[in-house]
Amino acid sequence: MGHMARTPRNTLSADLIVRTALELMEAKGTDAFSLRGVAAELGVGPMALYTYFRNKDDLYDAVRDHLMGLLPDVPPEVAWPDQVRAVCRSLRLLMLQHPCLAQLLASRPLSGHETARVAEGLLGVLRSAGFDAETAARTHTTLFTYVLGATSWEIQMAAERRDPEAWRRLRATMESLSARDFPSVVELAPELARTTGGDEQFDYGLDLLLAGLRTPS
Amino acid sequence: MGHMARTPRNTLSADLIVRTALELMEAKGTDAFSLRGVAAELGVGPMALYTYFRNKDDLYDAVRDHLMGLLPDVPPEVAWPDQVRAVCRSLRLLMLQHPCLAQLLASRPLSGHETARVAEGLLGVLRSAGFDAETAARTHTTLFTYVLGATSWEIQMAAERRDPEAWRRLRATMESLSARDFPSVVELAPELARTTGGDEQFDYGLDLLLAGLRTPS
DNA sequence: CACCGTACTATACACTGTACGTTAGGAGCA
DNA sequence: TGCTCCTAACGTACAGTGTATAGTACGGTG
Repeated sequence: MGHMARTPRNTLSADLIVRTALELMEAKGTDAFSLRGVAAELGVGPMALYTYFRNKDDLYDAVRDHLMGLLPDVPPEVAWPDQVRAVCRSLRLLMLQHPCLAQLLASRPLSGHETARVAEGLLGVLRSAGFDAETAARTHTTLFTYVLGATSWEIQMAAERRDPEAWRRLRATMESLSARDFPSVVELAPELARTTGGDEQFDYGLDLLLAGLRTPS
Repeated sequence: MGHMARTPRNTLSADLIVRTALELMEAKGTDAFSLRGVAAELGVGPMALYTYFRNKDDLYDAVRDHLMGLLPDVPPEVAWPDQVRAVCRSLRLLMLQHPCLAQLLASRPLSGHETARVAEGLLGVLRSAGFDAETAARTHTTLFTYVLGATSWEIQMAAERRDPEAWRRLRATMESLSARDFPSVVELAPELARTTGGDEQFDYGLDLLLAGLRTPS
């Protein structure tokens, strides 16, 4: 072997690209993510990525499915409400650990095997618990959208608090509200700030949902 | 009047820009929206908008607050669970009517007087019903995030169904799942498709939440 | 009338996703 | 060994984005 080939081949792979994309999203924020950034990080031209992905959205889907693959399986040998709790909590934790997942779930349709695996887990729990097909489907959608909404909101508020400019503007808006026109908002401002996010807030809503579910048969 | 002034002044206003931006978002989709598009629609240079808004996000906030202003007040003289239902339903309907609102609520922090007005309505209902400060705040956040998550999902799935390419890919993914590995997903596919969105699905989750709420005192 | 602030324009920059056409490395076969 | 083909990666280019900066002309006020 005389000298290194200038353009080595087969150094890229879909998986390597996905992992690099994920790193960049978490390092620079989902918004600042770009295909050119990924390509540069890999020491490659922007168009090289198109060998593995049809477009940016296609890469987004792959990253989302990759993240969904990190979700643990449903714990067996536990009462079904606790199984439901475990699934919802681990999805929330994964979203908190990888904030980009919130945007990826909210802005793109579900697809991919890992995503289906997660749905399978929750649906299986509900079916085993004795819920009929329609109730299981409705409950699955309800739980999923609750986790999605609650955790997306939690992530956004946390980001808010980290940005001093945004935080200052929020406080300013708050203080511009007269106690006459907005008595409850003004009175409950400390509680609202305190109950934004956190395990207790998430579990509060989750338990509200579970309390409405009655074991069938 | 000799000839028309080439650059008439004071034809713009923050409100006019907001309404034009809203029109464009709904006509061409939230993603295709651009400041240059709004400026062109108004027959004005792109930089003219910066007289009224500090940047694109600032305009987004204004559009969001404008839309929130369309929400009706809480119906008085009704039992509080029905008041809660009314608030949640009208927020969902507004989001369905203006799909961009879903993205505006999910990607930007809350601010603005109209947004505060909506929070005031729901918080007031909960306080009047007798809930203590912390429970009212927690419940408010839970309800808001549920509506946000459920309706965002509903809107996205509806858009999905309208895009034939995306719809084909979803069906393909579905059919690639073996009934051995994904028994519940395969079995419940029709129910999942049928229960995605719609008034019944939304009310199902909302009633689940309300069922967990007990009237205090 | 002169002045000045402000509403708007013009130009420019850095950056995006990606369509198109080209090149070069490796594999299979004569 | 030499030829051919496939394809991974390249380079160039385009239309588009948000917005920083500097300039210009109008309207109201002295």
